[in-house]
Amino acid sequence: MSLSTQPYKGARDFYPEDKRLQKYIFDKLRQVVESFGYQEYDAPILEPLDIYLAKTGEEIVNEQLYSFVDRGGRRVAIRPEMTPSVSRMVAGRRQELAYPLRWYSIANFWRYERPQRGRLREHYQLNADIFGVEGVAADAEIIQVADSILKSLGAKAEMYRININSRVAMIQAMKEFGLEGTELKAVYKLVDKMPKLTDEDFKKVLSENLSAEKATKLLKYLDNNQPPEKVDRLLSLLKSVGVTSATYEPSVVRGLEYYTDIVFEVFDTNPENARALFGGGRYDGLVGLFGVEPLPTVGFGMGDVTLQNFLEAHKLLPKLQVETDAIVVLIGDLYESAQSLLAQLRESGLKLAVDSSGRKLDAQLKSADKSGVKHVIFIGEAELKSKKLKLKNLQTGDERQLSAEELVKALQS
RNA sequence: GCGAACGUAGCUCAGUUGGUUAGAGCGUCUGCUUGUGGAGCAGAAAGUCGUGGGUUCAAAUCCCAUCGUUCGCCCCA
Repeated sequence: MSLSTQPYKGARDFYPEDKRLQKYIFDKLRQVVESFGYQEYDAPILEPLDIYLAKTGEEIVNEQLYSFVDRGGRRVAIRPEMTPSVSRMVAGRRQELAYPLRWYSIANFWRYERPQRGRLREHYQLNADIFGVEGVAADAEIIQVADSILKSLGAKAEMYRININSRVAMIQAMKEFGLEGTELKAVYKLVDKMPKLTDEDFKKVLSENLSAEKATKLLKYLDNNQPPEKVDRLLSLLKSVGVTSATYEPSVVRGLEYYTDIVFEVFDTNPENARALFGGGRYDGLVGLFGVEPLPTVGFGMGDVTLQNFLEAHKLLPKLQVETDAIVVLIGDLYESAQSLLAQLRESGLKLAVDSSGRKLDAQLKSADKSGVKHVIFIGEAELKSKKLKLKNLQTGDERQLSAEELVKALQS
């Protein structure tokens, strides 16, 4: 019985070509987020189970958490998201940190899911958060950052839509309709589902759960395109910084319980990938759970799986070159005598792999070609003597005799 | 957790109403001689037909279970 070569269900292997793509994407994320002054942090992949019990969605905790009891009897969970961890960290230094605090991380998370398109058991996520700003300017910045990321990856404004809502405004409206407590929670879920249902189906579901009077009022509220005041201010702020994809959408509520006011969700407008890409919002109550003075916070999380689906759907993924500059092909038994020359070239910044197989020249060339590396450097007796190396471009077939300095220049340009 | 489709060489797939030693293309490897790859020619390796049961004289083909993949639902990223 042989072992399987497949990775664990819902998890991915990153072969070099996959890792290259991931690196490309993560580098873009870092670049944008750092240009707004966010600082990178990280946290352990394991957390005490408790930090998820209070505010993470019920379903996530009960059915999707990877958890176990450690040898010391502690209940431990593999993190399903970053927000509780970062809240814990900020709370731990609540008094000493400088606000507004801008932090980000790119980390992996686990949820026990049934894998399908856009959703796996392990995914990577960018988290960016602002701590300590109550006003809507922080909400606007978070959305602006998300928008800038998409644009830096080549997306155009019409490729996605940013739907924004205010939970506070919504709850207030609901209360006016006489909706409270469990009924309110139920309505949340229904509203969240609205975009997936036809108007008729939605009305039907609504009437099953609410009195006719309440249902009518709710429908009217959801139909209203007039954003509440806070959303209105947010939208005009966004407009002023060039974010044109944002709109008011009263059906956006998001599943996580810790969101307290503004929530947003980014949708792909491509009909082939019509889905929520990622989202975020304000969660003013979470830091305070750790026994310190509460801290207003907004942030968002952007998952790599949905992001990559989005980029694929819009043909925004670049073809990436292998990192290695050249493969050195040795002609004859020169492995030792070539080393000092190779060391010199590497010191000048070249990324060089040596074919140390001792195979015939054509076999070495074939492998070099297959590896995807663009150049080959031939080193034989003649080259070592004359100190002129032969550089070959495998794509064009061009060959040039160059000194070490010229070679470095040629490969670095 | 629920529902559906699929699972044959490394990859993409073919395999007739169950019937001899299971096929193709691409890829891989070897050679076409000794300092030049991508093309060509010649040849080779490679599959207990996802796994385990069952039905049958006979199973890749039918049935059941299980694992995996994919797509929905739930939920969410």
